Amino acid sequence: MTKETVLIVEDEEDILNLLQFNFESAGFDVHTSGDGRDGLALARRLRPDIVLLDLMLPGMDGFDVCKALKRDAETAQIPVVMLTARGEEVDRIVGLELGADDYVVKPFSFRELLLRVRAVLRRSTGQPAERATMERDGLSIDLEAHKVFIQGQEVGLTATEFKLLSELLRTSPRVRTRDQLLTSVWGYEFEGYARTVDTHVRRLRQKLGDHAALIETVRGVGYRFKE
Amino acid sequence: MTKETVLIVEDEEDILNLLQFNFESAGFDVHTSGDGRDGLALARRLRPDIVLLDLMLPGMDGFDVCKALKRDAETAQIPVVMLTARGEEVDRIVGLELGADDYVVKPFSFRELLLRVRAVLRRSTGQPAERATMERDGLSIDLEAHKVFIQGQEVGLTATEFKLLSELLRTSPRVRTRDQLLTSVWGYEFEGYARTVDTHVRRLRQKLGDHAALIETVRGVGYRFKE
DNA sequence: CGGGCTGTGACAAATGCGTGACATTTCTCA
DNA sequence: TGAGAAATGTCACGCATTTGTCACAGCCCG
Repeated sequence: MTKETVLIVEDEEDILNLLQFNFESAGFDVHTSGDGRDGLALARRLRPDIVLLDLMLPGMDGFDVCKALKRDAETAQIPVVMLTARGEEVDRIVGLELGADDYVVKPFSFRELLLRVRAVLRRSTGQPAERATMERDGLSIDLEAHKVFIQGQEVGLTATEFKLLSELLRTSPRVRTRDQLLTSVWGYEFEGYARTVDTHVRRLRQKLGDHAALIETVRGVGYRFKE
Repeated sequence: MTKETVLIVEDEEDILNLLQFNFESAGFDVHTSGDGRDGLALARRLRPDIVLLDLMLPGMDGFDVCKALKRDAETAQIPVVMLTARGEEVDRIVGLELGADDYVVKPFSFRELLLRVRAVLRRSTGQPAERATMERDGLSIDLEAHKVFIQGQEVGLTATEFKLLSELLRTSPRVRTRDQLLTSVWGYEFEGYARTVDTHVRRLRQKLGDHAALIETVRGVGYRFKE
């Protein structure tokens, strides 16, 4: 999965820096501009996945930048989130007239902005709408419902067991070392005993019953899900 | 297929022009009015396929226009989509008091409006009497009337409980994390305690009585509505 | 046969969830 | 408008489950 690109057009340096830092932390590829005209040019050249646009800008205000983006068929589908200063009349302007996809009123929490940006991106990229499930040898796992079935019979797994199984199944039939599993299932921060994995594999096998052998031990290396 | 007719009643010229332009681009036959009383008369004469109605209007406000349309058997079946300012009266607008078929909160993107209009048209041309309802295991929920029934017996839910239940039902049988529920039920701005969700789930379960088990707890993950 | 690995049982600590209680906000109706 | 009721969001507590660790047993392979 490749990073998503966000273009931030905002003239207040403090805010710009803050946004840049936070979006980078959140895993975005960030480009910035402090000027309307420049921002518009940048948007046309970069074709970012989303544009954050301040309303008050030198050069050309956010209002016009947005209209310009939406008028041009090449950039019309790039979602725009407006950063506005005032609450009231802005309600009217943003969105409809401008064609912006969402807006946030200053002062806003970064958390809220991020949630909105993600929602807009999810909408614009269109959902796969496909139910994420995996199946092998009578064992099926429904990632969205968080359920596991053996021969159609539901098996109750704990959260950790579920993640471990999904991970092994996802990467099947590659071998995963204990350390790799610790990182992908438990997270980077986890600093524990590597053999904790063994315990969970054991519990998983117990619950899998007849199908316990689906999780294979690779001596001296780690575990893998049977091909 | 002949063009569908839309009547837009809105007093702000900028917005009206924009809507007119966009709906025409989208292939509609557009009529407009900037006044409530006039709009009502136009609706009676034209019998459009759908009416977009601003809430605040000179002459006669959108509330009354809508009520008048719905009271008259001749026009009662014409679907109405309300354009509202940000507010909480929304619950009353749809279904119950006004009989509007949907609403959009300003500011909205044209894209969103168009989606809703199309959805409403699809509904109204298919089964005029059809309502947006969902049903499972003796629990049925009427989204338009904002009512929930268990074995035909109405259950009184609060606004939050209703939204929570709809959300879980809508996404059933996917698991929703507390955070996801917070954003979809409480909104982006909500920055509270994630376990507030628990409390509402509890209250919901209480009211669901025998059917409490329909809302399943997925330990370590969140909640889901039973499949 | 022996040294490293892995499986196993037991257990204490940590975690997650349901619950009751309560303060605050919002709604309702006189 | 104001009093009372309802709804909402937070919190602390207690219980059951889950989780991580360890010691030891058993096994595989050289």
